[in-house]
Amino acid sequence: MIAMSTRARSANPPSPSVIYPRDEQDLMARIGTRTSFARDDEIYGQAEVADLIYQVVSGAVRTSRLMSDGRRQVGDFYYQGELFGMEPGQEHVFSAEAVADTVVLIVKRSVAHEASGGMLEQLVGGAARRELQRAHEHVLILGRKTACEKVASLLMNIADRSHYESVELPMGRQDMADYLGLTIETVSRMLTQLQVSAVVEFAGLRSFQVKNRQALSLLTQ
Amino acid sequence: MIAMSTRARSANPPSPSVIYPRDEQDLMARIGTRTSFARDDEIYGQAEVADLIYQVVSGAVRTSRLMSDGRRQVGDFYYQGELFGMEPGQEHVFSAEAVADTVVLIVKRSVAHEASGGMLEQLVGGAARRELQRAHEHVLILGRKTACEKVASLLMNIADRSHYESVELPMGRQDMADYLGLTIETVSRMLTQLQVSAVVEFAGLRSFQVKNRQALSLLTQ
DNA sequence: CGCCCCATTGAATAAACTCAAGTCCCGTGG
DNA sequence: CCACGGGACTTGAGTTTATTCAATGGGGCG
Repeated sequence: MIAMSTRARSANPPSPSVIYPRDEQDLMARIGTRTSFARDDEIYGQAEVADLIYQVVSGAVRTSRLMSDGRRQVGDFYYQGELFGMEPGQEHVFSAEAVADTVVLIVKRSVAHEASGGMLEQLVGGAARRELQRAHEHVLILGRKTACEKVASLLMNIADRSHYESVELPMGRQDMADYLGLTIETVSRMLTQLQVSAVVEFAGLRSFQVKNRQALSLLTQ
Repeated sequence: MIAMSTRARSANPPSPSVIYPRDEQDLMARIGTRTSFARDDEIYGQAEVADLIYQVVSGAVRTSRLMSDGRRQVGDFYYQGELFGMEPGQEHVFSAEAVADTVVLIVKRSVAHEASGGMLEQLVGGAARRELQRAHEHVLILGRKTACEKVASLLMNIADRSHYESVELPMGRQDMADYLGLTIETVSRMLTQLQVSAVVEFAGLRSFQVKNRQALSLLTQ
């Protein structure tokens, strides 16, 4: 289950402390346990007790939910520096897996409560609020956007987090499809369409550049 | 904007304190301001500052979000006893309107903080967690369910809250459609289909009975 | 270099949407 | 109490969008 990490990668990108408050970084790094997961490893499972808090150090994570007949819905993607695993109930409704080789900091909620003097509670609270905001955005994407707008929204979202011209897509097409409520083929067609219309340009399957930001923004509605 | 309430209605159903902790009821009732809204009245608007907490006394409320071209997504419905209006950001992303004639208790967050001695924070925290849970459920409904399953899920959800055989549908077909990411015609067709297959039975447009709970449950996946 | 997996492309199908007409519920007024 | 009118809902036919199924293409790792 637990695999070797590609920790070397974390040397290149700018320090995540640029985006997230220093405290958050420090606290999790100080009291958290570093663990590595290989591509598609499960980090936690559906119906597991939700007592741990996680932070992505490198790589990316998806949460997902499986229906009895195999249909899958991806809840969200988590990137470098982001907290995940805080679910409202006692048990996880979603499972979490590593999208790519990933390193994660893990903190036991009950333990951390004392060790952090309540500071962790604040971090978790903030992350939970962001969580709700993103879920609401996701609802809009799923409920009222066309396939093209859905794909554009996801690309825009990822591009907005990137500090580089060239944007890395950590997830494969199936993950994108399951996040957007589409099939893999439709995602592929829309990506082609966006590239043909010179909105984005792909250099390989998992790396693209935004060529026309305004057009992309319009497509996200 | 502010209309007379149908307060008489509140004589019939069992006291909401059956479902919600007495404290919650008491606190909101003690420090809240009672306000009535007519059908389709706006309770708060998109981009308004989110400093107020609301509780439904009678009637029902929907939160919704409008896209620039008029497409609408309903975020959720709130029924008797439920809290709403707690959004993560400073400003509301959704607006809230009365689905039917509705009475609401309103509490100013900043004021309530002192008046309740922190108790309100707990209530809001709990409600926010439920909020996230429901948003996650909504994501699954929107992303991976068929039209029939979507409608079945909504009916089941509403039926589960009801204490009676006969279930009241507070919202119209358009609201259901905008919640489920469907058109009004598709909702109508699915309702007909569910009725023809003897899963539910409608007595008028806004009232139904579950005739085959197991079948309905299966359809919700 | 070659193989395998993932992604793309194409054609046919199915699901949900659009547009249009008809029906029913319900409140209003006679 | 019943007739009436209007808005909400239902139904139908044709269209669009996204899916399904199948075949082809290409990138990256051994």
